[in-house]
Amino acid sequence: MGFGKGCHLHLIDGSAFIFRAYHALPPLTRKSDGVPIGAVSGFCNMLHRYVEGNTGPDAPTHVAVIFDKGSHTFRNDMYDLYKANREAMPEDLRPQIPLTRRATEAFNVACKELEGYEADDIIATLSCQARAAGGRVTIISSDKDLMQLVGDGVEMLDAMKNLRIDRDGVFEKFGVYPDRVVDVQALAGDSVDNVPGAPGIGIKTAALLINEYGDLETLLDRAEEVKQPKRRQTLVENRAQIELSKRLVQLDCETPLDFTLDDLEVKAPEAEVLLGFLAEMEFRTLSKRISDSLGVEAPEIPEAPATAPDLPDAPEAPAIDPEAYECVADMAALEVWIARIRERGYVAVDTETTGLNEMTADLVGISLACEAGQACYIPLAHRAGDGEGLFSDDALAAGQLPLNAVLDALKPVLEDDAVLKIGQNMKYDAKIFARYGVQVAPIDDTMLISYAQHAGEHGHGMDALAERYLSHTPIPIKSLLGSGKSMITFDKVKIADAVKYAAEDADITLRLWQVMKPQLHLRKVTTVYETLERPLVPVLARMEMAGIKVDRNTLSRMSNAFSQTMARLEAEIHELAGETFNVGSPKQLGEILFDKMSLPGGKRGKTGAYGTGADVLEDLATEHELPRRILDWRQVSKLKSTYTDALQEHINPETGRVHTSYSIAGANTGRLASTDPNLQNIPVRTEEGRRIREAFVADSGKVLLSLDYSQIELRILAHIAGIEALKEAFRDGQDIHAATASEMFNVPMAEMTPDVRRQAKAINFGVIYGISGFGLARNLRIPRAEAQGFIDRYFERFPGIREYMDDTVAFAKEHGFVQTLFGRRINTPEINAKGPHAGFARRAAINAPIQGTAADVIRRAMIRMDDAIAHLPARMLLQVHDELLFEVDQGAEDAVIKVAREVMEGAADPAVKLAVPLVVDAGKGANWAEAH
DNA sequence: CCTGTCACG
DNA sequence: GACGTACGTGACAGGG
Repeated sequence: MGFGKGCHLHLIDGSAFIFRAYHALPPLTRKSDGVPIGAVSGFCNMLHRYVEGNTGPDAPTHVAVIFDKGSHTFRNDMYDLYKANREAMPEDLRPQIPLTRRATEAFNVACKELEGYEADDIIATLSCQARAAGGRVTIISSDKDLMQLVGDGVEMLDAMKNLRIDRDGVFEKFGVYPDRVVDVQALAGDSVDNVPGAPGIGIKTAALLINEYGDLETLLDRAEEVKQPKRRQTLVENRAQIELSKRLVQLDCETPLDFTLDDLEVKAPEAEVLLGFLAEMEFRTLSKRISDSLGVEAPEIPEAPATAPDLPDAPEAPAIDPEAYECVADMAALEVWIARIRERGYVAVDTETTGLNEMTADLVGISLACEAGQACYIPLAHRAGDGEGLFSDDALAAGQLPLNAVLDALKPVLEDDAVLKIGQNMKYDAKIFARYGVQVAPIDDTMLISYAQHAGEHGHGMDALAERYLSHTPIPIKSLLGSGKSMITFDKVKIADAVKYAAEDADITLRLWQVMKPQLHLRKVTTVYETLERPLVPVLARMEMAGIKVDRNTLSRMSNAFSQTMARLEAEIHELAGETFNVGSPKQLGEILFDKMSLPGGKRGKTGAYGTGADVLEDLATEHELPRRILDWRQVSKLKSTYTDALQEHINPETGRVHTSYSIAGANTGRLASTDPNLQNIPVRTEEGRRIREAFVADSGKVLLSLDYSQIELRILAHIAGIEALKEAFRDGQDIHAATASEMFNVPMAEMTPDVRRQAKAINFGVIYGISGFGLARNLRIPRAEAQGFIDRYFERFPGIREYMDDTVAFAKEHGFVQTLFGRRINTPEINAKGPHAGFARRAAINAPIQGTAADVIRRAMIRMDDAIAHLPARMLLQVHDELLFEVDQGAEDAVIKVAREVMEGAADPAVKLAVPLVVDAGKGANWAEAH
């Protein structure tokens, strides 16, 4: 039947259905394999209830479920911040999206989407077409953005409240009829979609204005006539922004569709298809209900043995047996594995390579597992050997599939949204695959699953996890590669040995996932894992692969200069000491200073050696010339060995750039750690050290941007501990250390001296670290009693601090962990210990929520940043705890700063409403020294 | 492999 | 009552 007069079209907002289903249900997983399935279940129930209810005169003749597709739409081209403050889709929802499409098809309902358009636009276009053809339309959604479509036979239905919305319903909501809804929305804006609107004008005022002037254009043209000065001003000043807002909320009725209304005719579901799908999802109740109403036999859904139990007990799994693993050596066997994976919907993956550096290591083999005890290894690049340890340079060992053929076959699975790829430290494998043209997604990571639950309790490496959660000791890599000088690379391992080791890794990863993933929700860290851990993997992978350009000549010139300085200082030191010795040896130095020269203050540490740290030498510098020379020598030596020399070794010969690696699960507080090389401790505090940063340069035609949070930890402390005076100072944009000093010492801000401010600054930091009189005294080099006096006064003036400290420690003692504002859990197993450990654990517990919350904030910013700057010629290169470094095309600096700053300053929203503003400072330059 | 030292936030 | 203490990291050199 063609669509025309007398026809009734139902348009269902698919995304709304999915999100409602997702949030309405607990995180259910499919019994047989643990795949997340809650949203699909809810979706099917809602769809079923909808179909059942379609009887009588209002029943539709045509129906479609409309989905969003892709996160980038034409609205982002108009306004790059459109929907920028949206929370990222929960990672356990993502793999369910394709399943909801299949569910719709299983119900024999048309399922439509269009790349680059929102569902709302498709709904608008279809509504217009249906209206033009003389038919009726019901839009099943409660989204107010769709209300502009109501009227002339188009109505909305809020399925949840079973409430029909017609022209009068729209008037109730917006104070205007549907044809003026966009005008009101343009003025009022929308915080959910990040439509700016006119500041200070809400729906009420907007409707008032529109009704008075007729429409938005007239209002804006005659804005000068508006009586209220505030409103007049905001209308005049924000005209462009209001007009942009209107374009953003205006739905597109001309969406290019590749189907017609006739294609949407209502069809009865085919029992076999629908029940088959429900059986596959293991929805027993719904399957029974539907087969009853269709009058057919319900299919038997076998009660699968739970391999992914919801209980913390280890699953019944076969013993780990490396002899049982399969070596995949022909394409037919590979195809069998691919079919298995597709059937399962998930697979544990592990790569073997020639080294630990993902940027230079070559792929040697891939292992897979999708059921405990069943794993395979696909050798790809093992070298032919003579059996005596000699290897051919180019000949491959027999019995291996061609690498390209294997990657071509695996790529569709590894990139399939509906197949979850599980790994241990997936960032490593994802980067390796990326270098071979495969973008692995979506992923789960057992290392991060462990980290979210057990940070502070134990390590998260595979060996430690296997030991603890599977009571199994994996084959040590050393047994294959050896160690030290005679160590070999994995491509020289015999294939038979490699199969056992590599397949075991995949098997163990899969088993760990089965045991640990369901425990995330028991420890209430599912959201932490889904929003702060898992989505960070692709972000960091991209940053690491981008790397940063480092100028070798600059470094090498500095190295030479440092060599000369060191030689000169060394000669002076030997002269002053009266003998030659190894200046770099603290042991020899201690003996010279305290035994031979009998300088005061020699204290032996627990190993019996004298301490010669910078603080000790600093105190001695008044006594003798030698300690100052040593300090100078050490500074130069450090800069040379750790930076100007070592950094050159890290320049990748192919890219000319330095590629660090971030460990996500390294620091207990949620901070990242940078290794190989560590780019989070490049000197900045001294003038000489800062010059190292001149070697970190922008590529030609580009500029480096540095954006850093100002005082983020103190701001978070002010919020968490609820310190009114601090909060106020931050809200007023005051110099926080000066403000603290003023409050503590009763000095007016105008009369503040640098020294008083410096002391207040030390106390502020001390508080964050779990202050002690001793520590503060040492830091400020003042008597301990005086330091304690400062602390007492601080607590007196800011009483919330003491309360926060006591509450935090009490919480830790009771629960064994502390938490950040975003729910990150940092375990404190030592908190109830006796002895010297106790103090450390206490201070760490006080510091962790503050440092950890700051770490969460910047993680959130980084995760959102990729999308936010996707349309700008910019990429994120480095993170240094409170700083993000970007490389951007010349000319785009200001645009990127604007967007990136907005993302960073708003990173806590909407999950946490901070009582203090987050402020981001920005700089730019040809190198890192200039940008910072 | 451990310890001391020092670079960063 | 004494003891030892600022929080979180990683890299390098020396020395067993």
